[in-house]
Amino acid sequence: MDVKTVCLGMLTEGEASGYDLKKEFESSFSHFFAAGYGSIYPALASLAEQGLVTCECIPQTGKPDRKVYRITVAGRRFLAEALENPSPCHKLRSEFLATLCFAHLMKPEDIETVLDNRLAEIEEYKKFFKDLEDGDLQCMHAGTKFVVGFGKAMMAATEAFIAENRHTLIEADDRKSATA
Amino acid sequence: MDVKTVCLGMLTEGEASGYDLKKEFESSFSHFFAAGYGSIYPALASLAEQGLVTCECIPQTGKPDRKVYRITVAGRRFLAEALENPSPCHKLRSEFLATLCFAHLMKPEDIETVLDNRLAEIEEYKKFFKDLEDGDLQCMHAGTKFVVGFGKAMMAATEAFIAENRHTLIEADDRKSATA
DNA sequence: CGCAACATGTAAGCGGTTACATGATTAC
DNA sequence: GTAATCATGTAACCGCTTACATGTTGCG
Repeated sequence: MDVKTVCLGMLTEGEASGYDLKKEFESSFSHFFAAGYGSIYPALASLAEQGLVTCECIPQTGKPDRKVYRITVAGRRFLAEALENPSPCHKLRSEFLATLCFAHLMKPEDIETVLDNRLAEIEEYKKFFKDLEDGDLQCMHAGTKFVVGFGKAMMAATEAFIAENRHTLIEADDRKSATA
Repeated sequence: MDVKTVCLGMLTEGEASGYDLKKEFESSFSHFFAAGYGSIYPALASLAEQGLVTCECIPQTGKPDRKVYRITVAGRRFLAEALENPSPCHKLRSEFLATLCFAHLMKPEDIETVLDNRLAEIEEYKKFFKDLEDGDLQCMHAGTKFVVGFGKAMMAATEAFIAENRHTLIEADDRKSATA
């Protein structure tokens, strides 16, 4: 499941341009699947070449032609097969956690900053999820609702964990040497 | 914070070979930072070239020389600076969630399989965290404990969320057409 | 007046994954 | 006997990120 396949999936909701898909990546997908123009545009070109989508060029004045993509029957078939993967991966890459592994080498105020910045990011996500749900809850698919709910649950769990455990990083005996 | 920096951090715990570090990546780091030999060996070579670690070759019979790396003073300085990043990133890449976004295009039994496989992976992580804690809780740094606790909290939250919400994916009205 | 939104794309580069190459020892 | 553990490394590849290139319209 790469950027190409996700684009294909998004196109099952209706026609869209690369620009439109980027916005989709920035909204409901932002917390678990990032993609920039540099991935999206080549992905769409490649999908078109494989016949999985069609492309209609709509001339515009002043702007580059708007290219509207639509999924084809072959595209739906391809997507269905991709969705049959029984164990799609779920991978975290966290420099945040890696940093905290070495908290005993950090200044206490730096630890606090790292923690507070993470909490601030979570706060933004929470707002953002709220907006999503306020917006078009009823027109969201069950899958999208599930995924947004999942994001909310993770953010809540993270917040709670940090609140309950941040003191262990600051008060730790192992800051200079084992005092045990 | 790339593989190189994490290796450097691991070496603050004492000397180690690339092989040793790989085991470390597979244990306490496995749930948030993956690295294979193809990343680790070049990383160590590069660190040595920069003078951030020293390398001692220990000849062995039958096996390639064991190369033992130790962090240098310059290495500690470099690491300290890297740890000053106030907003280390925390990025999820989930084909699991991407797949479920398109649950309405999947067969119910395939949805169940995807969910059950994820739960099985979580079960493994939980066992694995338990082993970690049983093993050497008292010799673990506060940071490592925090990070393992974080992993446990995420796994628990994920399990609970799936248990409470899986039915919404199967029973959804939007499977064929909106029945609303 | 300036910034944000609209709109597409390329090219270089980077970091990481995967596969390959080698081979002894030890435990089941 | 055969699988796992020990032990290191290279090379090709792949996907994604970042920076660059271009230009209008409309809002505050």
